[in-house]
Amino acid sequence: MAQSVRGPRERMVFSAAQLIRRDGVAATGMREVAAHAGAPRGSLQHYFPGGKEQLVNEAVDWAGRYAGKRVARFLAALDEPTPGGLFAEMVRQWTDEYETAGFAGGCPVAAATVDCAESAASTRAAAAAAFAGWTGPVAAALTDMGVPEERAGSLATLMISALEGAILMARAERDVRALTTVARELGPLLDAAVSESG
Amino acid sequence: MAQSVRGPRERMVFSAAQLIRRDGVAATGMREVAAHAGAPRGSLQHYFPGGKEQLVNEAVDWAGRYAGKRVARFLAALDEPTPGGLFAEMVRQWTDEYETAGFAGGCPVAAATVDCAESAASTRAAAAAAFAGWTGPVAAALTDMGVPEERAGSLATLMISALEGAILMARAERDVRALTTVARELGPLLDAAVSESG
DNA sequence: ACCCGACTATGACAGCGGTCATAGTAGCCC
DNA sequence: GGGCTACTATGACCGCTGTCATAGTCGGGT
Repeated sequence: MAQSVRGPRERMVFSAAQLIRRDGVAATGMREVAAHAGAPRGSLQHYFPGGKEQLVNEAVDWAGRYAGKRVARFLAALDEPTPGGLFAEMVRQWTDEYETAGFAGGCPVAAATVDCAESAASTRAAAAAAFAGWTGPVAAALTDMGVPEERAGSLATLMISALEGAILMARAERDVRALTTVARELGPLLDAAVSESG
Repeated sequence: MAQSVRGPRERMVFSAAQLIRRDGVAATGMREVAAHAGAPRGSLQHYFPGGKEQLVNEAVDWAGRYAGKRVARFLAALDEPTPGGLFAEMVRQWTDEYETAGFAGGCPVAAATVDCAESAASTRAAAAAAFAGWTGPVAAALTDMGVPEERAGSLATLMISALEGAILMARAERDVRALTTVARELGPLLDAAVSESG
């Protein structure tokens, strides 16, 4: 995922994202984040004077940028890029994790949305930005593959919605079934959006 | 939603579901649930000797059954039932709520999954059961419409995944865009599953 | 030597969480 | 009335949370 030893600040943001992924925002303590990052507790108020909300926002931010960057990697892994292939790759990242590391973690952006959408306006905005920073590259990739621009954005939203929902179901069921199902059913529809225009 | 004045026990379960929907599981206090239900605090340990976990599980359970029952109502509202029409109706329940009541609440099952999947085994199981009790009726409705049985389950999973994900995005963005997009893009695919077999 | 900024180290505080303990009330059956 | 069950009413406890306050260390500049 991330490099081994960045600065303590970055490590704390990363640790926050990891813990939020697992337990949700409310159940993740500041002290716990510091401990997990191997960072001194005193650094919390130094690097994050805005308190927990700032830390959470940066973690969500980080996650959104990470997801956006991953899209480029997925594209590179496909020798014949197709929308369905990209989606399959996005799903595979999760099935791989769940099969090798267990179902401990979900999507940190989803967790932030569930826990903070109504209680912390800035975190809600950070989650929206994270979704946007993820949908954007996906939509751009689709247009590159020949999907008409006006549909690319819609399909990107559909892909991420289906993926997020399937992550939820998979985690509840402790089974990747929902993920593989969604990839299988959505693939043809996505690929059809290319040939329609070609 | 629910009748006006059921027993205090049921009211507490219902209130728990409402509060979990809004703030997540961890941020929802027992005292808060009792107050919201207009129930005495002492009744908590009387009706829910299993503590918060039991209360949360019953709330999730209730939500799952509620969602399952809604499917029948949606079908009744359609004079010509089609998969796409059913999905549009499922989505419309959320767009209606968000447009009239604001984006305060999400899906309680999603919230329970995010907050408890790793920390409370019984709640995770309750969430899985809730998803199953929701997917089942949807799949059954699809087969009734002429969708081949082996695809009905898959498509039901896809529908609920996409809906859950779109709920997340809509709440983060405070915009029903994701919901309407998903309904529009998925409708044709769902309807095609009928004509293929007919 | 002096200072200053960046960072670390603790300790305390006030609040809230779920839960336990204990006592009280209301109704009903015998 | 006695006794039983269902339910209600409080108060206390302990652990944990985020945050603040204060003091400390360390490294460079000059």
